[in-house]
Amino acid sequence: MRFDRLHSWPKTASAAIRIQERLAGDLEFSQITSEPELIAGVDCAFSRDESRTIAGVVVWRRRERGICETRVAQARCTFPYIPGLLSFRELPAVLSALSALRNVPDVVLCDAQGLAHPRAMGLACHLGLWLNLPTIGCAKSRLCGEFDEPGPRRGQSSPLLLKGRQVGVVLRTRDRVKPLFVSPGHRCDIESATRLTLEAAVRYRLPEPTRLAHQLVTQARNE
DNA sequence: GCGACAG
DNA sequence: ATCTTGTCGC
Repeated sequence: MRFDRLHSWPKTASAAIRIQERLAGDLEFSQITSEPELIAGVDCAFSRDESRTIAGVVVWRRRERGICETRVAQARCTFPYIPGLLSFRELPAVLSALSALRNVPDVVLCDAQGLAHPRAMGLACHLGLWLNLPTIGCAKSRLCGEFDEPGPRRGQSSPLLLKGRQVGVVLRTRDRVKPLFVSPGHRCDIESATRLTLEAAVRYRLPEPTRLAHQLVTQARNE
């Protein structure tokens, strides 16, 4: 799969923030009506010496609930981890892995935030704009926003609010298990993000695509 | 200034 | 993210 370069890579945190502020205006939020056939999941790990980012992509067939294609790629770390600027650290490797894909997914799930970000530009939003594909942020913990603990059962959720505006949901994907922080990336809305995440989280806390991508990069790291 | 802080 | 073993609960 191919896509054009969205912007040059920043060297400093302030330059990265300026890019986020400019990109935020290009986001589109709409309902995903058609049932996606292929759902991709991306995740990253780091080489033991922390010099390289290892990214993995798993394209998952929604109906068969099986793996369609997997890709792994690495890239040298050129940006440090700074809360709020995660995409500048991980996207180089993620984009490399995605560019090797033969099957173009209908939507991409990310192990990170989407709209639930201080400047409305979590990794899922950034990736969605770069690929011009629908993306969803499925983070394991909170970056920002306020919320009440959702009910204990799978499927129960509570709104995630930022400055009084709902930016996502805190969603329980398994009974009595720590909830996920779900928010739309690009070309998606809160309701669609919630529905697809729950649909892809068939047996574990994490949706299958990102869970499998995590296994993929963990294995790649140990060899 | 202090605390919070995706992966 | 990563460093790490056993252990409690469904």
